[in-house]
Amino acid sequence: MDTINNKVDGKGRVSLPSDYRAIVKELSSEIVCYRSLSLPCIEGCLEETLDKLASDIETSTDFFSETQDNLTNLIFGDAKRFAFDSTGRITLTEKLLKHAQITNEAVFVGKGRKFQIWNPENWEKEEARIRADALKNRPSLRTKEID
Amino acid sequence: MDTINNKVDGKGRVSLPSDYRAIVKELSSEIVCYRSLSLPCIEGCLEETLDKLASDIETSTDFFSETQDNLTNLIFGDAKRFAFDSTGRITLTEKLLKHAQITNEAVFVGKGRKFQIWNPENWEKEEARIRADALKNRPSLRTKEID
DNA sequence: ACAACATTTATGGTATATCATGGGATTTTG
DNA sequence: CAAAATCCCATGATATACCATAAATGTTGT
Repeated sequence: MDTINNKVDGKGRVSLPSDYRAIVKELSSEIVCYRSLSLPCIEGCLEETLDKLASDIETSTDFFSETQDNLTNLIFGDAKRFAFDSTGRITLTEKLLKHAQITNEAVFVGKGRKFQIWNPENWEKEEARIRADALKNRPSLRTKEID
Repeated sequence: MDTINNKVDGKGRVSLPSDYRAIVKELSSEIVCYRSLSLPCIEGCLEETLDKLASDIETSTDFFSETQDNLTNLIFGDAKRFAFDSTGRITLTEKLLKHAQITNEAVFVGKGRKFQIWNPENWEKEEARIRADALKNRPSLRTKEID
């Protein structure tokens, strides 16, 4: 949960927000990150979340499962484990930082079982887009009691 | 549940009304708050309410769905856990206070499974608006009240 | 009914622990 | 051996826990 802005130093080091860390630490000591398929951001989650995704798709009878299978392969090929050090930081790779256009600052955005890491300006725009979109679809949101 | 007016100090601390606290404490020791999507107020609920919503979304769309991505970003990106201290207070964030235009005082308004936190003046206007709206949409009520 | 007392609640202030972040030391790798 | 990646320590900032007072509410006894 939550959106948090942290600094990224010259080595690509960035603190995983403490709230995130607390949750991760209950289950593991590392996370998995990969380039988002559709957005200019980094996605992160626990390894077990990716594993679950893979098995879900394997057993799926969905007509489009072949497409999803390809997408899954893309993610697995890209994904890399990141352990956090004693002060709670991970060091992101050039490939990931470049994809998300991150230099000095990174915004962590909670997504429940996953999270995203954004360039601050890009996230600002994306958030505005999402909120506008959600307002347009407000009737369906209402039934789900978001607002 | 009635509406309760409490002070907000310089740190953003505010007492959760005792009635609210009693209900929350039966189930948890913390609440979740987020900016209302359409109104200038803060909304609060139990975490399980958001979790339920998230699982609803997960089962209704697939892992790669853009709609799901947007919704989960909107919900979990904005929401934050707030534990209350030994005296029953939570400390609201700048983002939330700014959205609701709250400075010194905050009004708690019960909404069943949720509640809202308002700037007192804004709530006064909103309540008037709601009452006027109710009358307009129920002419039959009006005639009965006149008689 | 009223007074005296007790308990819960709200609020202000201060101390403490935690977190984010910079710099440097140490290890690994090619 | 050089370059890079990883680990460890120091510090300032921030948030959290703790204590102390004040107000409101509730309770008891006469």
